[in-house]
Amino acid sequence: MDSINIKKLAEALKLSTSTISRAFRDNSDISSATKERILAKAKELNYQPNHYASNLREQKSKTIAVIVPELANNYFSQAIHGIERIARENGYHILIYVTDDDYKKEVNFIQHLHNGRADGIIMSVSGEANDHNYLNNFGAKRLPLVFFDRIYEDIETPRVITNDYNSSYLATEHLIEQGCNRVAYMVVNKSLSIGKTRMQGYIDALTKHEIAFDENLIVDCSNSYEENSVIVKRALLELKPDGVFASVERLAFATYYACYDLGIKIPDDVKVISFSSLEIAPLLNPSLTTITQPAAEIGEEAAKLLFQILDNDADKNQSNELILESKIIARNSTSNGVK
Amino acid sequence: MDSINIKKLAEALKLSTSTISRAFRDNSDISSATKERILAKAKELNYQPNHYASNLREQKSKTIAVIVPELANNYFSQAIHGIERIARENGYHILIYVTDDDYKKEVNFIQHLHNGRADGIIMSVSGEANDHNYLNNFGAKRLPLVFFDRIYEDIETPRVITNDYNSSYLATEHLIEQGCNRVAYMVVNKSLSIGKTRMQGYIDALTKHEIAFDENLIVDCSNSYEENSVIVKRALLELKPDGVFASVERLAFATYYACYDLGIKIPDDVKVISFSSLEIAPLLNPSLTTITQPAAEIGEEAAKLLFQILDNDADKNQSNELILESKIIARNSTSNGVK
DNA sequence: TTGTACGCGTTATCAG
DNA sequence: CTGATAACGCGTACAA
Repeated sequence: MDSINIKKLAEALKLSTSTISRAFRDNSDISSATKERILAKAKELNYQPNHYASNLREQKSKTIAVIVPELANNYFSQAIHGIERIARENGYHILIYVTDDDYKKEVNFIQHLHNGRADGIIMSVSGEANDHNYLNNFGAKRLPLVFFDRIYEDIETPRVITNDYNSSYLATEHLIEQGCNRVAYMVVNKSLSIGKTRMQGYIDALTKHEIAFDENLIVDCSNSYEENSVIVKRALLELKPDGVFASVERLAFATYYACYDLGIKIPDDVKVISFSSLEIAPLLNPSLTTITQPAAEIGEEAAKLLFQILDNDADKNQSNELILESKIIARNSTSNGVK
Repeated sequence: MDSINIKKLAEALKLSTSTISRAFRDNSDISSATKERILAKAKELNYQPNHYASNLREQKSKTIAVIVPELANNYFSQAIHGIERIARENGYHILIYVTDDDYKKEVNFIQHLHNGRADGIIMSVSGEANDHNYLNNFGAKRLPLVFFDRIYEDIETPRVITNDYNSSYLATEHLIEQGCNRVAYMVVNKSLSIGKTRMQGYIDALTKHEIAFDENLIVDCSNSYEENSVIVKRALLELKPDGVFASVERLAFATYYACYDLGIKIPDDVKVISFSSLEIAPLLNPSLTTITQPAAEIGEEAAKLLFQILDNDADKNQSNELILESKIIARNSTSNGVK
């Protein structure tokens, strides 16, 4: 092998490996003369301390894992970007895992991360509501974990979420104020924390405004583009809603496509509001009224929370919760003014 | 420490560590009885072979690094998703690095990856056209590297790109056929491979159609949202183009926003075409004509190429090039029919 | 089929 | 300030 290691560098410099090592770490004392000599030679020979050896030695990887349900989604890519920024500042690397909303993958990822590969995990959980008690089976060995956005309520661990209930309430109220009284709620998994919380806000807003809650108006969608197309079209035709509240961005798009196809006019025939972090919502036809989550900030806060735990691993299992505010931005898709 | 390792597991089972080790690897012989016994106990005690120790031993990390200029961008998130899928199939993990188009970060990432952390790199290079010869300074130690989309032409390494020249040519021709003869070309860095290639297609199409190339119509944009807003508005007002060819998605959005603000009508006053992987291009106002790159596929192919090299590291430095086809999808932003 | 012993490349400890 | 040495957890010759 022609690869360079600490021993060869030591030989080349007629020094011991310990001295070399010291040159690369800040704590131990070393004369600045030798240190410079070492670093210079190291650069010349392209030496870097082997990461795996260091990690083995120090029992930490300086790596965190990020698990998300999907990637090609503005929300998650912005969140990851936020995480990445904070991680980089802290000298950490990040591993990415995509579950495609598959619970089995999630379990698999988590389990295989408990082998030293990562020091901590930031996760937005998959959309399948299975038994997630598996997270409790690691005992004391469980890695520090921070949830963001989509969480399991019964797992005690720090989390960063948005004020979903309140936003949903306001979003529904917004539709009502714009004259809707048959508001359909589009959801992917209404039993999952996020779908559930958001639905409650919807229901309570209806009640407050004395509109009877009609269970038929809860439209259960899937993660498949094709299936949603069918589901949404049928819902629009059969339920004849005058408002649509999409609990995730994708369902707003499905609604737009369906309306185009069916000749239903937004906002005249049906008004649409959606949770969405889409930066180009103003460019849609019509521009989309959104409940915008501070995606990047959520990622950053989740990362900060994780690093807090990593820094003083005393309070590993404390369940602090950070709630960030989403903002409703009214645009044409819910306007009832003159066009 | 209460953490479990191979030694403790061995003790618990009254076996030697080597036997345990064998149970987790396929090659060595071991009686299936003991193997099962070991795996069962391992599961019970939550034992997994320590990743760093294994890697140190085997000198490979089963990890690849993906370096991209940005994350909150449909193209890159789709590409990464493609890479992720292939990596997972091959049992590899992926590390993500975002350069924010900062050349210094890129160099830094690459250098620090050469310490065993990753077995290979997939990169779309940053937008700054600096000296990238640094990639040649690793000598034999250089990690297998695959470029995708944005490449350095003078670095010999496998790459996956799209037929940019041809697509640009056709895109420009499309605008001309729709009646444009003052087509502005919006570009972020015209000296970077991708901006350059795309510009050449633009120029050649003009020439072919006997339209004089006017250098003023090349609009040099930046990566900043605010700056672009100013630049694009000024360009629209001063140059009065009847067509805009955006070399990246972001500039098409900037053009849309600018047109809204200035009361310029798309496509009546100016037609717009753009390189873009935006899945909701049909939902824009007006729907955007795109040159759509097969982003996920590009990612997949890049990953496959890398794994080919990793599997038989003989031909590390061969420079095979894979060219995938982009597709022009005409929509309303370039239509000249009756609205 | 199973066990022993060594080394992968580092770093912390201790001695000088 | 520098050097020798042991240990991190694992996998593989080699021996039994």
